[in-house]
Amino acid sequence: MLDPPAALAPARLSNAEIATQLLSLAQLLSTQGENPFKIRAYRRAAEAIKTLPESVDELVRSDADLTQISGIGKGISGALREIVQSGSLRHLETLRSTVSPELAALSEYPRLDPKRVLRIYKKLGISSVAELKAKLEEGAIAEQLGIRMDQHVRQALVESSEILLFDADEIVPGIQRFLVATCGAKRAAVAGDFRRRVDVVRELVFVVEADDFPAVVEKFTRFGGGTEELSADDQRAAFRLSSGLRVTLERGQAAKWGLTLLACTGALGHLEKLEENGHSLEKLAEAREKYATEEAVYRKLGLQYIEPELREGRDEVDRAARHALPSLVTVEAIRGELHAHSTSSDGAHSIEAMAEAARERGYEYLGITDHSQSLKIAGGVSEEDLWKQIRYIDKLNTRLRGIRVLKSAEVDILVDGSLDYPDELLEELDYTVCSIHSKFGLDRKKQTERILRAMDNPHFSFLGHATGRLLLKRNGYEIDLERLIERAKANGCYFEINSSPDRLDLSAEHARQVSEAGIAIAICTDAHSAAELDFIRCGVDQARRAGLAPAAILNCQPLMKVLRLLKRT
DNA sequence: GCCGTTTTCGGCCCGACTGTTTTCAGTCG
Repeated sequence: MLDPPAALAPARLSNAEIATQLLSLAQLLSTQGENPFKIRAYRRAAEAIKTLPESVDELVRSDADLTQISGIGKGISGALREIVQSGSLRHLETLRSTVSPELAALSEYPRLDPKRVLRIYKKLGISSVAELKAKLEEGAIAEQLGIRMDQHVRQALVESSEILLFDADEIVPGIQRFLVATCGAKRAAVAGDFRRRVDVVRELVFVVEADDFPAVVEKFTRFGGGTEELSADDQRAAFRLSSGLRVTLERGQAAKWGLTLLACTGALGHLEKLEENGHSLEKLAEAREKYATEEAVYRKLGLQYIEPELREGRDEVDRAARHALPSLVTVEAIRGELHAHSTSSDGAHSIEAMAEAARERGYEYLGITDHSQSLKIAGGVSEEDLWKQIRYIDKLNTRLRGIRVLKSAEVDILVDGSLDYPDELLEELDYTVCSIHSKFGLDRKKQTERILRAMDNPHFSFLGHATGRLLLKRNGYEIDLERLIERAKANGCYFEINSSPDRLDLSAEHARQVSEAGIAIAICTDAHSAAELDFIRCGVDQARRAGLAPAAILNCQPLMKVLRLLKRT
């Protein structure tokens, strides 16, 4: 069937273009004092559209039911139809014509928060986005309005190509399916940072096997209703998705599949280490032998197979040559959870429900670590209530089967380094997780001394999220990890890898340092609901990148051993 | 506006603390 003449058919819109209209509407509605939940609904819908493999434009034209997409109901579905059919949204155009010229101009940059921008305009005596950009470059925004404001403007003006590994996990299967089902690839394997399980992914790399690679590349430009092609030749092609993320397709052939996969998985440092050791991948590529799997490549090189998580160019090649690589921790090796919240503070489920969820996951024990009294916002537990909780858990344990609930708390490390409960109460707990939740602004020395002092309390068991970082959102506070490691070792304290997808704190690098000092690490989810116990896989990914074996992990040990290790007094 | 239901309306974190952007917005979980 022929397409109708161009003049009669509105231009096809990419999901990115459609999502931008929803975001602009949300932004302008926010200046009109609209219901914040309505605004959030538009934003959520825009996000959903951005990561959708199918073209919204095509879905509308084929009269598909858009409300099947999570976050899209009758209202927004109607808006999407209007955008596709007419090219614009009346509600948005009306708003643009009624608001001030400054705000109307801002709606072209829907990720900018108008309230904040107007404050900047006022402070710096400017009135346009062009001037805003100029001030940003000069550093005037950071200087006069603070780094947070600078960060906001920067992130809103510049499309970010970085996403959390956790979010990448959501979109990778859709891309893979699209490559095979729609683009006609025989096989598509994800490589790069994602495969090495790096916490923040900057680019997705797929190795693609296809009879007609250029055809795959051509069809991939239709992903998400339109994906920008940045470059393409007969071996590789680069794209930018609606979400801003870069995707690279690398051509792979069955006979050399393992070799291509290895080269595309990297990291560069790992490949360089292989070269330094006289293992030229290029030579292998030219050779006649088949290298259909990575195992075959490493075998040929006389190396033990190296897990992707270890391929960072540290000592993994040397160790592989000596066949001395660690057997990395797995989710199956985890025997219990040591950091989880309940409805006693800010968790979604009761202690008993959490215990049941832990038991379902095959755990032997679950530590309930609700927030301590100072952390009001998170419903911190009063002393009196913690005493009650201790007695409650003792009773609960007499009737629970197959799981032991441990009595604990996530105890705030106060600004002076003291702990947020009196010693006689801490004494009654099986162990403690001690964390910083306030005064992030202290300098490195003060922050370190604050934690050192906390570690000197004999009831301090392990340090929760050591730097307080939130990936892509907030840098952590500064700490002197070496001094902390030294004191932890002297005092019998431990560290956690917080598995929350945007924390992953300790980082892999920090976890490596801690472990190399001979200190065991707890991999904890910090679950605030039963479902969040599954974040454990994210923490395990980090631990694997740090080269940790089960023996180095506290909660890979049986109950009695964990209790013995954690209790210092 | 979406969602889910002990279905068609009520909930969707929120609330104390902080501090220099200065008296309200940003911050913490």
